Amino acid sequence: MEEHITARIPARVIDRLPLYVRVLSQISGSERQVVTSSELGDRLVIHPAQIRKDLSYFGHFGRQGHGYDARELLQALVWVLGLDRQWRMALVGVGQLGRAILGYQGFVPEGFWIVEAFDLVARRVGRRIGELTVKDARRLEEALSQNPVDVGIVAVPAQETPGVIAQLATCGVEAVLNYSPAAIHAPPGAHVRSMDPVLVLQSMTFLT
Amino acid sequence: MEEHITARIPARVIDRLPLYVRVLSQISGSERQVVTSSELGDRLVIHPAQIRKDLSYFGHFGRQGHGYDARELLQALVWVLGLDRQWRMALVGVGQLGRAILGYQGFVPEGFWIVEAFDLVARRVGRRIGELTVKDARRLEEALSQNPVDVGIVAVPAQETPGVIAQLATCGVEAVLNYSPAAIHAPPGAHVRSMDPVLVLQSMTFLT
DNA sequence: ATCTGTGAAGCACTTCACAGCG
DNA sequence: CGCTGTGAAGTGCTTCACAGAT
Repeated sequence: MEEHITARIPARVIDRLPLYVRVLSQISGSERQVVTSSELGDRLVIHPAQIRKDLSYFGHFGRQGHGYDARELLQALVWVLGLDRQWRMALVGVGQLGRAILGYQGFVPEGFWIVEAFDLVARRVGRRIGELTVKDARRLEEALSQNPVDVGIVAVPAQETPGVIAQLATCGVEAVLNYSPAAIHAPPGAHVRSMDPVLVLQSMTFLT
Repeated sequence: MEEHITARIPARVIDRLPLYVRVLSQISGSERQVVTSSELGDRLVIHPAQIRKDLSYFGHFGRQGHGYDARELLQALVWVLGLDRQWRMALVGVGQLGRAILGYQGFVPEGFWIVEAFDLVARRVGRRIGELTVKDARRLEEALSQNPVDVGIVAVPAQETPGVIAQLATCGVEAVLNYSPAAIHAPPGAHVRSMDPVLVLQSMTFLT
């Protein structure tokens, strides 16, 4: 478990690590203790050499002629990705989409908690949704200085999105998950990743 | 507007075309008629040469020293991507996530219609949601032969996902949008694209 | 003068192939 | 003998740079 990650790590490598974490937790839940790059590759449809090279950026986790200890490798990757802690998130936009995000069951088991909810629409401010009370997005800065978060989730209309992301950046939120159909200029130092099902469908239609 | 798309087109190019469509429809809605690759590039944070090369795979849409006619280019790309028709979709899985997908307002304006809904859980079969009656996923093949679709949307638990995708493939559904947190072996000839917010969050945590 | 279209160069990611080690 | 770790080769995508058109 190297503290010094020396070389620049390709973005694609980082994107694959969570996949490795996912299959390793399945495997280490079972009795199987040792796993090879080929087995992982079969499960994920990734070339085994790719997996070995990806892992080599972070340390020497395997035993030659043997494979990887599933639990040990899992722990190492969890540590690398910072998944051994809770991540606090703020949702901006509690329209239909935002409420579905609030209700999504997949975040909490992975350590991602929505701890604040905001909206720009006056009618929605003050409403209780589950454990949260919706706050005025114009006071986002104030609220997040009291109760800081690591991640912003944006579910506002496209035209509002750049402003909301800028506001989040001002509050020191460096990671944003954007659900709105807006092209994004990520502010310097911030990471914005967008989830847009329509874009995905529109590119699949070409292939069909 | 070339009918013959000769060269193999990089997947990344296809993924960018919907972005071009989106900004072009914004632009051609306004009075601006001419647009340059630099203007498009500024809006999307894409290098202008990238845009020109992407477009060159499909034809000669620009005028040298001038730029592109926004409306003309939009039409061409809409035609290339097949967005000038309706796409019929079947949703499999009407749990909390599936119901949110059914309620999502973003599909219909872009020509994507959910025309069938299925579930594996007996308790949910027969329920009416909006215009649709949930059908038994075990009879998917039967229902889709009556009422064929172009796209499948999968929102079932991870363990069910491979089976559902295989079933859809049997019914001739070549494009699948998968919302479940499952690693997918796309059946030969089928295109599966996954939307998994947790994977995105987990890779952003490395950067933070 | 300006902006397109495109070979060629550059860069980044993937896969090969094999030395090294258990 | 089997599987890892990794330079080197291969592949594919992006950007440059400039001829060509208006």
